[in-house]
Amino acid sequence: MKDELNKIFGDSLEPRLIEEIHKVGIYKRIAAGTKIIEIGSLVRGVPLVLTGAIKVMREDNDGNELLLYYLEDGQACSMSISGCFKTSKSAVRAIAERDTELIIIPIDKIVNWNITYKSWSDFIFNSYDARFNELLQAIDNIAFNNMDQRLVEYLKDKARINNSLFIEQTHKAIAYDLNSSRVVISRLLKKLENEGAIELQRNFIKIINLDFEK
DNA sequence: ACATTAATTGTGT
DNA sequence: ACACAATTAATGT
Repeated sequence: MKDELNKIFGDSLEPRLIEEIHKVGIYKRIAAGTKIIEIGSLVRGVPLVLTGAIKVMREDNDGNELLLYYLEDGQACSMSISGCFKTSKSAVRAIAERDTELIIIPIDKIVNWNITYKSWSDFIFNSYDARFNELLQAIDNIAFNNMDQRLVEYLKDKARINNSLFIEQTHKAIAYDLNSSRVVISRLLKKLENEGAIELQRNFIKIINLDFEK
């Protein structure tokens, strides 16, 4: 456990702080597909991702979902950070994309450590910055890219996150993540298959080559 | 092994 | 976007 912390955060956090994280952090193991936090629910701490990946998404008034970004190992959720400083309700939903190990830092420590540990405030600031940039990327993607490009990005992300060229996902589920319709996704996927970029089978997609530039 | 059903995917309008 | 066809997987008999 402590070795794991050192391996993942050893470069960015000072030893004394790691010691303390080890002491007060609550270790959790979460199975893929499990909901971690719901929109509107109370933020009770800042989760640090040790291994695995978490999918963060937003929902509109009609219940349409939209994938924002993934949290990977060594990262912290900025939503929960802001939750500790200001409002305590989550504006996003988070679901474990893979089996995930994380450690939750209790809410009262966050602010304290900011004063006590330089490396902690750096870490928090960097996390915030990284998440912000990911959000900008997501916005660019939605605003300026067509659905076919968004789909390619989605497949690439998915492959990277899961470390596999095989994506187990129905067209319907993809459409949900991209806030599109199943038919559109099916057609675009078919087109990609015809272009030789992917291979389609029921319930999963095999990626051949998505790195073509148009 | 076969029939039935449900879910997923494909296609035309 | 909608409707329907085709295909595949799951389940019961």
